[in-house]
Amino acid sequence: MEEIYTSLFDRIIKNKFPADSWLKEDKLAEEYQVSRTPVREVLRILEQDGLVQIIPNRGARVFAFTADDLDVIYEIRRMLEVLALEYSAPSLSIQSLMEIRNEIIDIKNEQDCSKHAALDARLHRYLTEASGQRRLISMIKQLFHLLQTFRELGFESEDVREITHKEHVELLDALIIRDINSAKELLAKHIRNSKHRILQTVVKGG
Amino acid sequence: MEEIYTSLFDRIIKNKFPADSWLKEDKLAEEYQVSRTPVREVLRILEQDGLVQIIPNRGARVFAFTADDLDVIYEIRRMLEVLALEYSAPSLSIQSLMEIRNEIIDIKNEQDCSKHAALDARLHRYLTEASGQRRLISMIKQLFHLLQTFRELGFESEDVREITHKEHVELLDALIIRDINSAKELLAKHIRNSKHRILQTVVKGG
DNA sequence: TTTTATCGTATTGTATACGAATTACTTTAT
DNA sequence: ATAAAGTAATTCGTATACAATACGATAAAA
Repeated sequence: MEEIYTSLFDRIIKNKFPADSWLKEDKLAEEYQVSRTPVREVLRILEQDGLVQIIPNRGARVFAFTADDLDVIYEIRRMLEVLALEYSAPSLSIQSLMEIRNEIIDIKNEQDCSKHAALDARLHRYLTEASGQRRLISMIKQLFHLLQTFRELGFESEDVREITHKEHVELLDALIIRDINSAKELLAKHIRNSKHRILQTVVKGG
Repeated sequence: MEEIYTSLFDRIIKNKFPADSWLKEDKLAEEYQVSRTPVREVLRILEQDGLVQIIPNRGARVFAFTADDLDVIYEIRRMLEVLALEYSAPSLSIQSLMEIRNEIIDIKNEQDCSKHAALDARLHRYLTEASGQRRLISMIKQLFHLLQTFRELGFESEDVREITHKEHVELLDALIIRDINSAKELLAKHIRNSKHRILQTVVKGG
């Protein structure tokens, strides 16, 4: 089931289905060699991801990702992460921050872009989860999940890796000296810049 | 199925289940006189609402609403609605704004608090939906849905109705003269005030 | 020609049955 | 008495069958 979900998620995000096409439970069940039951469940989850729209007694229509959607989701992510930082700031440990900072400096010249993406994810996850706000955390996680493909795409560019590196270090430095207001602004700028970079990549690439 | 969802949603929101208790599919199916199939679907949706936590092969644990959750959700709602206003501001029609403004003034002394809640919902819905951003709209809708019970509770107080009325009119006036920055600030304040009023009510009420 | 009614087909919604996973209990050996 | 292992009971996950619903085609009436 997890496999079906991952597969369909990927196919929709990458626009492998014609826009507004219908996903038939029967057809998918046959394709994945399972019964309709797990397919139905996956479709319900995809609906919550905003990737399909389920119309009762009609079925699931794919709800393709537009550049506009990407823009909004990044804006939402920016706001929510800044909010999370507000909650988490008091409990961030200098030690953890320094640890991440060192690792970021260590991989500066690493070519494998998945390592960069992973470390980026780890930093954002730490800042978010330290807030201790379950509902905020799960919302941000979901946005992150939606953006994952695009984020990985971004890290393929050397320039992007370099700028991101600089922004991360600045952010961590502000946090380490407990300058929360600067940190919030730096985080907001970082995410907004990421959005612009991604949008450029996407427009260029497809 | 809709009925089962509404019922369970209500029961969880209103803390009718012991904290951390397990919802058994069998038991619920019997209780609602249906098979496990629709119950399962409802549980998955409730999970996305953040009202239960589904652990594979274990079941669904109720995930009670805390005051902390209420606080965070209101903060998120505030940010998202302000973001929506940013998008919608250019396309808000003076006519619609005036229409809502008149209705708000009309029901100023109405005692039926459901009328106030409905009009409040209509104003927020208009400002949100005019943004034209599907994903933003659906997220805000879901938050609104989660908060509905508490919002209705708030309108039972005459004082709350009066302050809300004042805040609504101020907000609409700013929008009508196209002072978007003031409007954004007024909207943010309005939602933040609502949060405080609700939290007081909830703490007072139990 | 346009509209309406009806039937057939395609597709989803629900019930039921069975298999798999997990938990709780009991037995047994140390 | 305690810990380990095995077994029974509970509960979820999936498959399958049937019922309900929506849509389109065809035919009849205006």
